[in-house]
Amino acid sequence: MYINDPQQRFESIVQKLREGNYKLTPQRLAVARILARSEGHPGVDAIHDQLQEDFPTMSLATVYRNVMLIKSLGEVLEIGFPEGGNRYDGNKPYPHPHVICVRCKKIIDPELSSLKDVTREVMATSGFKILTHRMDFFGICSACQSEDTKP
Amino acid sequence: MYINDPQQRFESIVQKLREGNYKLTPQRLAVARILARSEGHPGVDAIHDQLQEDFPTMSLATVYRNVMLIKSLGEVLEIGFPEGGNRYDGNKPYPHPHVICVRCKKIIDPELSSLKDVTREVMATSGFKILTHRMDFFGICSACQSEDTKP
DNA sequence: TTTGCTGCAAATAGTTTGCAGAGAC
DNA sequence: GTCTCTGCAAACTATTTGCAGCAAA
Repeated sequence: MYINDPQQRFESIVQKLREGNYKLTPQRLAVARILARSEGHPGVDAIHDQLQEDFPTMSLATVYRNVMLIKSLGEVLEIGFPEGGNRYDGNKPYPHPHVICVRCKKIIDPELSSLKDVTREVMATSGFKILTHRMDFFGICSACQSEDTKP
Repeated sequence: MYINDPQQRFESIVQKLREGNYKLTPQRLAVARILARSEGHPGVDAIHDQLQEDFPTMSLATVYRNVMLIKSLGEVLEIGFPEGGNRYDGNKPYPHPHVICVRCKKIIDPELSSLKDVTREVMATSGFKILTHRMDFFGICSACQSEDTKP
């Protein structure tokens, strides 16, 4: 559940952009800032919504382009769903487990001490060179569970 | 890596269809038969292709509708990818880990003895009522690795 | 000044839906 | 005979792309 320092993450993204000779436009920096925090693991729509106040004319295409760019720099983790509507985590841009509420769509990052063992076992038994993984648990969060008990 | 008996799986799907008072059309049964085997964890396209010989006029829409129907009966597991193009497993329709080659798209089902511990730990620490999960490892299979060493 | 970026609108890909006729039961 | 299912084509949704003007360096 540890959260990385958003300011630090933001600077790390900016540095990667500089290294790649990408221009630091206000829109790009704004997307980077939101990804660095990644509050609630936002999707493209959510990012676009958050930017409407500061950049009323900003287009969805620009959000897509910048999220993809920053993803290509390895600075954001994409969380995909079969139903579509990917969500992103630029605060912890490395593979890690998620617990997702299917009711309210909340996503939390649990700390799992037993995780290392699984990864190690996959490496050892599959013969694959493992590059990345995803480990997502779907269920009902405690808040939504208590909703159910109300009339 | 255990594989369930396709014939048995097929009958199980048919029974669920009967229980739901769904009609047993030839197209529906053909989709069920392919899902029961689920050789290579096929996507909708692959299923449609396999059916072209026996049902040349069969539409993609019908494949989608029947896969979704059988999924709603809990008889097929959907494996989703951010890039789109979900794939299905009606042979082992319960959550289980996958190891996926990003090069040749092959999917294998490893046996992981350490898996139970993780699930248990998530249940215990998150406060969620866990309904399902996915655990997919992405990498390069041994065959594709040896491709790389050739000139 | 140069080159890459943005906004807009159109294109694309995967999936879903409305409808009329066909077919399971 | 009834009611669901199928095939077709159109609709939809999320995402990507072409292009002309704009702006970072």
